[in-house]
Amino acid sequence: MIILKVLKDHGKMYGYEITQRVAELSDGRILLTEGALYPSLHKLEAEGFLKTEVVSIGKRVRKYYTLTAEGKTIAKDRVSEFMDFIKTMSSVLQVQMS
Amino acid sequence: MIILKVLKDHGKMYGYEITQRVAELSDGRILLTEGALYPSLHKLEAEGFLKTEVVSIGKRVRKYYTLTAEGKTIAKDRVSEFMDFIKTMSSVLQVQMS
DNA sequence: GTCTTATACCTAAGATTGTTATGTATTAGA
DNA sequence: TCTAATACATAACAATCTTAGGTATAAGAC
Repeated sequence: MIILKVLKDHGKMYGYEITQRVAELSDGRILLTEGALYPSLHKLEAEGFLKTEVVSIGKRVRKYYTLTAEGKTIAKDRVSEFMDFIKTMSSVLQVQMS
Repeated sequence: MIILKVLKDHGKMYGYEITQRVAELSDGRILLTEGALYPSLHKLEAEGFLKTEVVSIGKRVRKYYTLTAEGKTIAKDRVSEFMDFIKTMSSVLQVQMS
C-alpha cells in the first residue's frame, strides 16, 4: 500500500528511491527493507498495477516503476481501505471504562 | 494488541467473549477468528502477560483470562506503539502533490 | 422430540508476508 | 585504496493469519 501511495504522489520512481522516500516521509520510522521491497514490486508488476522502464545511468541500471491505470485505482482503494482500518481501530482503542 | 486492550478495559474475560466484544466494538469489522485467537491467548499466557482461571458453567468449561501486572504494562506499551504507528502512517499518507 | 444455531474450547495445514542474510556490481568520498 | 552509499535481486527462516477440521454443551425453532 505504501509503495502504491508514494508512486501515486511522486510518479516515476525506482526501488531504492522508494525506500529513501518512505524513510524520509516517516522520519526514519518506516524502513522498507529490500527483502520486502523488491518482491512486492515484482508482485505488483505481475498483477498489472505497475509498469517498468529500465534506464542506464552510466554503467549502473535503474528500474523505474510507474502506476498503470489499474494501479492508480488500486492505490486509491488500498489507501482508503487503510484509512477505514485506522478508523475502526480507533473506535476499538478509544473505549475504556473506569 | 487488541486482546490485551480489551482485557485491560473489561477485566476478566474468556476467549469467545473477547471475539464478541471485538466484533461489537468494531461494528462487525474486526472478526477475531478462533484460529488467530486461541494461539494468541496461549502465547500471551506463556509470555506471562495473562493468567487463567477455569470455571465450570454447568457441564461446560470456560477459561477466563486476566492481565498480569506485566500484562498491564505490555498492554499500554502495545497500544501506544500502535498509536505511534498510526501517526507515522498518517504523515506518510497525507503527502500528495497535485 | 429433533434439528439448527450459538456457545466454547482447541489444533493443524497452508498461505502470506516480513526479516535477515547473502550475492553482485557501480560510484562517491575519506 | 578502502569504506559507504547506491542499486538490483534471491532465499532461508520466522511470524502470523485464514481455512478447515474436531469435540461438546445449551438454547431455540419447528
